[in-house]
Amino acid sequence: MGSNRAISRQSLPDVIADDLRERILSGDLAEGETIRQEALAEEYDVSRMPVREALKQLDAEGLVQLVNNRGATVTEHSLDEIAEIFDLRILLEVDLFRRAIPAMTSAQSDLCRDILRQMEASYDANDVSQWGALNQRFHAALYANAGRGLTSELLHRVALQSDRYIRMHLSVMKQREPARMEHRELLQLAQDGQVDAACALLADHIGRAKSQLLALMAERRPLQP
Amino acid sequence: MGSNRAISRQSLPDVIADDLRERILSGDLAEGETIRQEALAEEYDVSRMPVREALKQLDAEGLVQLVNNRGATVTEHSLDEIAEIFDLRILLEVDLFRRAIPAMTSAQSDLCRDILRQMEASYDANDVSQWGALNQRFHAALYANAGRGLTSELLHRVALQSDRYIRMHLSVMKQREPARMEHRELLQLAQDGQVDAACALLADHIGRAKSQLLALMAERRPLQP
DNA sequence: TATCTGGATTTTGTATCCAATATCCTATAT
DNA sequence: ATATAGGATATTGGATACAAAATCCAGATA
Repeated sequence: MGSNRAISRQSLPDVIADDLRERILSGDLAEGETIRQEALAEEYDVSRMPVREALKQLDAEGLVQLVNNRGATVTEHSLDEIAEIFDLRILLEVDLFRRAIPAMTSAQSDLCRDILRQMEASYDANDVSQWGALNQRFHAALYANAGRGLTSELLHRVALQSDRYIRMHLSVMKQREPARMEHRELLQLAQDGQVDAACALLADHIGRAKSQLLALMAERRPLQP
Repeated sequence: MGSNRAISRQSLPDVIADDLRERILSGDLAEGETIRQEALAEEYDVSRMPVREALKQLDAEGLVQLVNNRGATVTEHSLDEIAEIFDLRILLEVDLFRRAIPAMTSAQSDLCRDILRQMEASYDANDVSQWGALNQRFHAALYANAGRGLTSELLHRVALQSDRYIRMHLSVMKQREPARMEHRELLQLAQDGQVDAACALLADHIGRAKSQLLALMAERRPLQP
């Protein structure tokens, strides 16, 4: 794993969980797919034990479903549940945003702008996995000043799920120009302290992504699973 | 555990996690206390393995904190974080309530009323552990028709944390008459389809519990940990 | 032919063992 | 006397081995 100057490197289950998470979010492991502990253990060249702990972790995050003596499957959501995920994002993000705006510093908004630049670059390059991470960082930066650790953590989990479905369809969602404009506008409104307008735009912004995505998925799977 | 007619009984880690959860919520395991795997394994007369998985589970639920080679400690929250927990409850519960009210049936409200009766009984008997479970059931029943599984699950976790602190001080919170009235009133407003009034009352209701609790805790630990 | 039954195989769950890391205590040097 | 270094002890992390459960498949029976 190269130079490990870090005093305490992360544990094996964490490394495995991180990798599996990425594989699920990227679609490498498809919805509903069953996961065999033994196979993963062999693949990572470890025993089944750390794999089990990693799966338990992902189960708690809602990315896999762990059934008693039957192993793990990649979680799959109905269209209704996907809609719910986005509604949850609106609920949590608007609350965070509303609290963060009054405390916003110029250093903060500079950071946001910088991340935004990278996001657009990765977007243009169709680098989907990069985009996911940057998107998370953008939001984290936007809400950092809210001083709401628990809410942020909750949002992080919810956003993980939504990212998964966004990334599945990101290459098809070609109407990205309006989204780009909205990002900039969000930042500007926040910087100007226009709380209500900023929050309304944020809700619209997420709501739009939701309906776009749902429309795409509805035509892909016409019958609800 | 008595007759186990259920086709598949829950796994050992689940049983242990359930018991540990109850011990944490009841205060039997205090905030900040370190948990020794070996000791627990001996106590439950199992190997350390299922204990580890149980701890991982509770870590995901936010009840214990798992540090790399240093084991587990019971999570402790600052007063700010406890306030945040209640704010999250307001956010999530009001959203659920608003969606549930229009779909409410009379069978539903009968069930709520019944649970409420039991809650008051356990309250009068100072049976705190009973009260916790019943409180959860009351809320679950109240929001059942919202048809929002993911939101409910999220709320469940948040409510677990708030219950923990409520139960710690339930015996001291003697002003229970207004709370009792509010519960009844909530149900009535919901039954009458008065969405806005019901939601406003719910927010007030939770907000009141929050400030009562925070006042109690503030005098117990004057300096923020 | 369809369905049920009973073992063979696969897969998961738990225990035991060994290794790695952290904590604590003692001895030593300044 | 205090601070630091080194080792003894305790505790967690991971691998192997064994037990229990579920799945699969063949054969028997209706």
